[in-house]
Amino acid sequence: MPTVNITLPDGKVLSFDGPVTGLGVAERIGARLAKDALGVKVDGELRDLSAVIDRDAAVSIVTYKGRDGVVSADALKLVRHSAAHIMAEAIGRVVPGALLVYGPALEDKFYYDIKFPEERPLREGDFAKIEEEMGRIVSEDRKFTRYEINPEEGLVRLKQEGNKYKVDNAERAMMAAGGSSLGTRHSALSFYATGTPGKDWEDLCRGPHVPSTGRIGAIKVLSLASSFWHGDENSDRLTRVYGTAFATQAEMDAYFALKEEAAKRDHRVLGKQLHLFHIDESVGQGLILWTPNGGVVRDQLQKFISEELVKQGYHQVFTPHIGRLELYKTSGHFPYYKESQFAPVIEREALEELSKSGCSCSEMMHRVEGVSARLAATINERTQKQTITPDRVLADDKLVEGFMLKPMNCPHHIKIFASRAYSYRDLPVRLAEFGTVYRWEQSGELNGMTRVRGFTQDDAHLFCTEDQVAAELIGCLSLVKTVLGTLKMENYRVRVGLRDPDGKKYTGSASAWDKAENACRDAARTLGVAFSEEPGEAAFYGPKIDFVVKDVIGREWQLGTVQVDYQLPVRFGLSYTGADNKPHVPVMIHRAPFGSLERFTGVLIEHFAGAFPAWLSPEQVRVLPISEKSNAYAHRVAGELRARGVRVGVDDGNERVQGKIKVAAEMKVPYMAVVGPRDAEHGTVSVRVRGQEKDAGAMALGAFVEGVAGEIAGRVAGLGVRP
RNA sequence: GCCGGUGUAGCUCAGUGGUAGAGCAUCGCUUUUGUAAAGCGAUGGUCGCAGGUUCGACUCCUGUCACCGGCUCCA
Repeated sequence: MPTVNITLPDGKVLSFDGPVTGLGVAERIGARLAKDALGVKVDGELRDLSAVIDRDAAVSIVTYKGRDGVVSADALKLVRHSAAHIMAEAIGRVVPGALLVYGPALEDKFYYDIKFPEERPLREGDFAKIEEEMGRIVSEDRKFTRYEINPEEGLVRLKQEGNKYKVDNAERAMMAAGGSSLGTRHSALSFYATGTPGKDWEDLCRGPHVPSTGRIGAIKVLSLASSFWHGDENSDRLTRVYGTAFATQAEMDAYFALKEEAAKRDHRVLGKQLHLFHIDESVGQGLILWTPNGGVVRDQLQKFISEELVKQGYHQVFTPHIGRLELYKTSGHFPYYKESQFAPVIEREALEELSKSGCSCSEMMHRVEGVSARLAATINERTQKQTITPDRVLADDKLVEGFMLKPMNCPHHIKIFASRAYSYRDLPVRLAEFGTVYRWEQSGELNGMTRVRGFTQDDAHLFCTEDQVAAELIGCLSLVKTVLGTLKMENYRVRVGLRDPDGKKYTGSASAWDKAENACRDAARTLGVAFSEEPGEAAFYGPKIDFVVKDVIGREWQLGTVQVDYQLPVRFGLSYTGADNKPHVPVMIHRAPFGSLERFTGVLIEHFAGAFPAWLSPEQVRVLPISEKSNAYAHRVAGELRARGVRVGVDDGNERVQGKIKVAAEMKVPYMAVVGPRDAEHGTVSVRVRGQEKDAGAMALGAFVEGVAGEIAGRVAGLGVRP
């Protein structure tokens, strides 16, 4: 029998006289490890502890916590996938006739997609019963037992069970096995019994699993959702049951504590508490009303960004919220993106005429989407192909004119560029606008400020020569660096979207693409943060750079983007005069590095948990008189602060100072200035700094005013004013 | 859009077919206060909206609107 040499993570080699199981390896290392082991990793592949290793391999034993005390992601995967089986069995007992589909482990939970009988859907009211059943299965500590049967037999068996989903799973597994180098392992179908095959509950499953159900210390059903088979909305609708599991109850408690922590930072909750914004049914879903406090935050952000743009040579422009349909037919936004746009606004006269002539809805849409022969010819000539197909061309008297709520700012900015002649000496031209756009997001996708239907982008369009692209990209990224640095959101990464090597959909020459892609890479490097290259992620009109920030509790948020565009300048026939006195097509760069003010503010609220730095705070100082007797002095203090541009409030109500402090703390006001007769006499204020338990002490009013004003002017991230 | 949940006072939430409630906020009175809520009183609701069942509906049914969680990290 050939010797099997097992290399452990520390480099030590154990020799066995023949095939050995993962458990066997663990036992050789130590009894304690064998007891704690949940699974095994063989040459990097996660397997059952009972898996037989019959060749030399690098092996590590998977336990819940490694020596460093960190919970192993592999262990959680084993635990959660096993938990999915336990949940499925429990559900099967509670709701007979439910067909299992697919149940993987996720990052912090697991789910099982299940087809429930029409007459017996699963409800949240069933959770308690399911959890009771799961508890029973865990306490029975049944072994997860793997066995394999040949595909033909397996398929027959699955078909007998009448579960087309599992049959499909098996067929897919066989297909995958056919193309896999690991063919031997997949040439059979594997089943797992939660206990004894033939007697206990079984499921077609690739595995791996923990050794037995008792190894799952905590398991819970979380929620219900709907999903589609294979994620295809035209396919069967399934019910997705989410749950989570941990090896210990303490870990699960910690998980829910963290969830609660995140919930407290929820910008929708804080937005209400701190009166930052309001969404009103009668205005419309996904439409943000910025209330005065939120208005301050937005205004400060805009001012900050605007100042930086001036430094970078941008020009501020302003454009209306709507534009003629023809504009968007020229740009290609309509009707191409019509599903994600608000419906066009049709001119009244055209509408009346249509209704008089008895025009049907579909006919009307056709006439709204139609393009005049003149425009079609122009665009086809400019793009040198049949961009506008003949079926969209209509006689002028058939065309229905109208306007669109703008889904993008670029067409308006392009028209500003085109409104005068430029020479190469004038380039680059940088047009910036906090431009409000409207998009028809699906109602289920809407979410507070982070996913809305009307939003204001920190938008700009740069028109430059091909040679200037690289420098302009670097400029865009340096702005991001400055802004995120000032906000102390320095944990972010960028994604560089490149063209697919063999894609044909792209416009622009290959050499221009190479140049632009290299420029994107070079620009990303100048940031000094992690960046990834993602082939195939470019837009069809040019490469792009996306920004993703990580907030203080580790969640990632996709913000804005910088995109190089060869397409629109062509469609709009833009040109500048080159040194050769000939017309040249400029390259356009679209950039909205913070995405939208709505999303960015939402992310900021969560990042700071509502406790903004002083310069962003709606109320920067609140003056708290000890009693009515000190009200006059309190207002004098406030007056001096206000004169230096500080946003200050006075709580001169008939409450005790303890109460005033509590309320100001809840509103997360950065500084409180408590004033009583003593302060009035000495010209001081007693300072309280947000986040600190105690009174920081008294300081001269003048010094306090200057300290706060200076901190605000410097956009300092922390609260540094102290006596 | 789809599945499940939720919708009651400005906010947070009780209320399982028989006269709509609490705390906070607001307003008034008392207190004149030195560092995370002093006391008393008052105001405030078409119970999301529209139908239906019933002697009677916040409660049960149907529809509708909105919000929340989710809608593959591929056996």
